[in-house]
Amino acid sequence: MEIEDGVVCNQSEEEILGLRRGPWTVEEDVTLMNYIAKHGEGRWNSLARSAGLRRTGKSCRLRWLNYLRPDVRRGNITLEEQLLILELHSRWGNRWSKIAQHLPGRTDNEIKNYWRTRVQKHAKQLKCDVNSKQFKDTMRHLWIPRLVERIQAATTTTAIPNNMNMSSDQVLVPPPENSSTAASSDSFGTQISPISSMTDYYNDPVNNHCNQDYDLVNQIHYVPDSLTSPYGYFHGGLDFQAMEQTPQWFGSGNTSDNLWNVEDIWFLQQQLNM
DNA sequence: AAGATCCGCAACCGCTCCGAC
DNA sequence: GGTCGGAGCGGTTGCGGATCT
Repeated sequence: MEIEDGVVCNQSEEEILGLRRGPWTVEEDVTLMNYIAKHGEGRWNSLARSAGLRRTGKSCRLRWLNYLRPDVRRGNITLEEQLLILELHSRWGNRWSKIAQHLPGRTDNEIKNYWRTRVQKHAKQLKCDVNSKQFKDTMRHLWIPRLVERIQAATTTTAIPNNMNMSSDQVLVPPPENSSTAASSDSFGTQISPISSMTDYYNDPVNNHCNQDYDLVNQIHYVPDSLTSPYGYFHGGLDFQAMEQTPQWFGSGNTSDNLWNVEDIWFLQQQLNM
């Protein structure tokens, strides 16, 4: 409720202007996608008006960037992505858009949500602040190495069929025009996995790189999507059901939750109490 | 079976930055 | 230099589905 010049107003400015809020309808999505396909993106306020959408430019921009854009990835955050997020967050803090730039197809909103719902949950379990040195040390010395272990185990034991097809009910809004961006599955067996070098680095018992500032950001530029994550399979067309049966991608449940077990939490609490 | 609670995520909000005028 | 509008960012909210009691 807003008060203007002593007069109580129950309507927001947007409502007065006849602007809609809340969840987007299919019709609005289609309108926005068609308009952008014809005229391109940008100038969001005028775009919203020209397209006949009763939405703010901000709302259109957000809907496009976080949901409708053809290259938006949907689905669980992979182990590799979790690793990157942890590493990049330890470096840059809550610079979500900057972090998102290093995770192709992921939006800042998605990463932010992941951090808040998963990572902060673990901090809460450990009864420490997510920004505390204790929690950061915990991530660096236990969580990240554990992730690396799991990635390493996954890459050495699994082959994923490359004739996967995406079933329609697993994508909320099928990207209409990006089939041309599909990664070739031919590259799967022919490229060297940077993940293995990454895991070697972390697991190197001689040099103990866990304690050093490992330049993951620079390395990640050389990561072929089709090899290190399901990303390539998304773009090549995939079968989520098949992937769900492949534990290293989606795990047997929540991938991040699985990183912790009772012993870990007990151990950490002992450390934190020291 | 039904209500309560939890959780994930889409969407919104407020603020800052930046370029055009 | 000041103002304005567009764009982008990080924080927050609220809805809906899942899970628990």
